[in-house]
Amino acid sequence: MTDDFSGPRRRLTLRDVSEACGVSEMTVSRVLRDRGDVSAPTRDRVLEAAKRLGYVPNKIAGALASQRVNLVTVVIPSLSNMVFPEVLGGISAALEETGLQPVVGVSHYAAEREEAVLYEMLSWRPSGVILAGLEHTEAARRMLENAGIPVVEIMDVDGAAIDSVIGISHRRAGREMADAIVAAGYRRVGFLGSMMPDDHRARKRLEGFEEGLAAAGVEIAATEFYSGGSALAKGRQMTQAILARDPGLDFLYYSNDMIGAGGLLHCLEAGLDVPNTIGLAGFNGLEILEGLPRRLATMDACRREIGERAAQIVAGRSPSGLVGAERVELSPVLQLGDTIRRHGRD
Amino acid sequence: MTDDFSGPRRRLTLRDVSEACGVSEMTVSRVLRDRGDVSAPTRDRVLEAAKRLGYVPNKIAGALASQRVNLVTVVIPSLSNMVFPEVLGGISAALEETGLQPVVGVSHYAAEREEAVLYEMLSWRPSGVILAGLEHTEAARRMLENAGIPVVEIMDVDGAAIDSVIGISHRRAGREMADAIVAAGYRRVGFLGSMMPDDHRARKRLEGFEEGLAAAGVEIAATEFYSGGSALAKGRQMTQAILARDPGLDFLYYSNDMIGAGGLLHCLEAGLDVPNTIGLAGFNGLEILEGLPRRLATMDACRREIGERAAQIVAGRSPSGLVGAERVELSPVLQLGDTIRRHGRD
DNA sequence: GTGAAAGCGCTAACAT
DNA sequence: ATGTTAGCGCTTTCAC
Repeated sequence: MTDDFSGPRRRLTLRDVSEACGVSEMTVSRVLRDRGDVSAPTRDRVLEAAKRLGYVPNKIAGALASQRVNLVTVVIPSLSNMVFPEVLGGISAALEETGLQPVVGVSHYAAEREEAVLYEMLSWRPSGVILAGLEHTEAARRMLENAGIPVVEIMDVDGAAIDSVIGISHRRAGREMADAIVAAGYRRVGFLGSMMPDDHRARKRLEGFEEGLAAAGVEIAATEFYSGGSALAKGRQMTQAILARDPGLDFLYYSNDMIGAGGLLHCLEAGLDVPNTIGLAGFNGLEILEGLPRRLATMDACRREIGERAAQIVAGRSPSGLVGAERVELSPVLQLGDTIRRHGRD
Repeated sequence: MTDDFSGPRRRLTLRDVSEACGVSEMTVSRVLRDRGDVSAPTRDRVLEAAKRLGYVPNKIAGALASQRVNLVTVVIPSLSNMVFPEVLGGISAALEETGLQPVVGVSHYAAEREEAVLYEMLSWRPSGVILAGLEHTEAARRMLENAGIPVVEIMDVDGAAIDSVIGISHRRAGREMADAIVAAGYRRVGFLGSMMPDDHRARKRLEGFEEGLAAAGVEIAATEFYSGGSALAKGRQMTQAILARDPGLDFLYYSNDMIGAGGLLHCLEAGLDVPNTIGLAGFNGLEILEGLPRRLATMDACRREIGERAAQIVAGRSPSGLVGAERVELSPVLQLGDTIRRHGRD
């Protein structure tokens, strides 16, 4: 053997396949993309040669020539909050049969970071963008407006959209939870959440919640915030802390199910009578709640459906048949579970 | 106003910026990439024009011309198993300062799907590939070998690698857990896992576990498998089921922490004496364990470190200073927690 | 320090 | 049914 480096030094091109099977580059291209009429024998020869050589097409060149890119940019705040992987699941599923591929970027709940990620991703000229929330930097909004592609803002509908929106009203979600709590007769209500000034959806839920309480003349009696660490453990600690400070609380509203689950575990261990002495509720409808000792009251954020429908809009297959900007508000259903009592005090 | 459509109909090109500021395309390109010497005044004019127009460079053209792509392909089995988002976190963090960007694909634990995803992603000519596990289709292996870029297989070291590997030995992890269980005096051991023939790491842990037990003359007394649904709830149900079938079991080994957590909740509610009557262990070292009533015994899979180091290898910044293929086996530490008793029966 | 020409690997559009 | 030509928007290379 005279040459140990006889393997592919240079990545193969169409030309290599073309030469290997004696068919023009153009025809090879047609076969590989399954476009135009190619005779069966030619087609077979091309396919055989491409496979034998291990040819992988260069989408960069293809995209530049065709001005088409089968990529959909998805920008979400986080991957460790299970909510977003679930949205992604919906997006992937809906994109499956369309030939479009999601490409994910993460903003870590920071608008500046989101802008940077968007800039980076838009420079690959994707066919569409799906991003969480309605709050973006001015520059990001301009970029998206000028991109000339479908833009779908997801999860939240409380605000002005760039193009299409699909989500729920977190303000309403908070308000409805407050209504249910008041109706059940709870009066000394605590709120526990994460310390994330840029989690606009959590903020809106809190605002709606306060509105709802206010309508019944109730005010939040105590609050507790956390950052970092295991949400389940934090939920426990915060609950212990808030109850130590204010033992008179008869309801705890958590900004997400994970800390709510921690709170539930704490209350049960502390021997508190849930939901009679104290009621609890979270938000999201996370799967994990199903394995808990009691079903925590919650409100489903419709994550999967939001992902699916956003993808359909980008793919131009929205069931609505609309082509222009769509605006869809989903209505999350309150699930009382076992942690809100079923009748008021009266 | 005579023209409502005066906005950018066509995406801006270098030429547009060039014309807007009276500087050649070439110089504009230099400024935007921060390469080569450009006088300060020229640079400012270019930057100003680019910003004013809202120019976003076309990376497709750039990549084609320069033959360089700052993308790193990452293929993982799933996003809903929290393990993988954590690996991703490590990868992103390590790639942060390198100018490289991770692009994620999901295989759903199916080798065929992995092959398809790889083909799709390799056609964008990334600078490197990180993928989970050592088991791939023949075609996938060939593609990776021929790609001429760094390939890092992660999570598992039990098998033959294509290029670099970084992970733990799941076989060893299983064996060490078995040793600890036997040493603690448990003898009637049950195994509970997911029904995923293609989860090779879980399979290897089980094999190593059986080996370890066998060395002490112990055999697995009962098994229980699940698929789909909430892992926490499934863990509960499976535990109840396996104990109903075989009440004599004194230890339950779960293939992951989530079902283990469910099992723990079940045992505590059932009033079983953990860890004396029955011991429990999971696998992964998930954060969620911190909030549970007891600390479940587990073994950390070093997810974050694996991600970080894989990224360093791809970026050519491995602390080892090596340039060729690396092979790194991390050693997970057994954490007994509160669910394995501390001394044997003797 | 700046510009002009060539070409990256593919596909659209037009032959044949 | 197959081939030819031009060019996608950039960067490389070389000239000035």
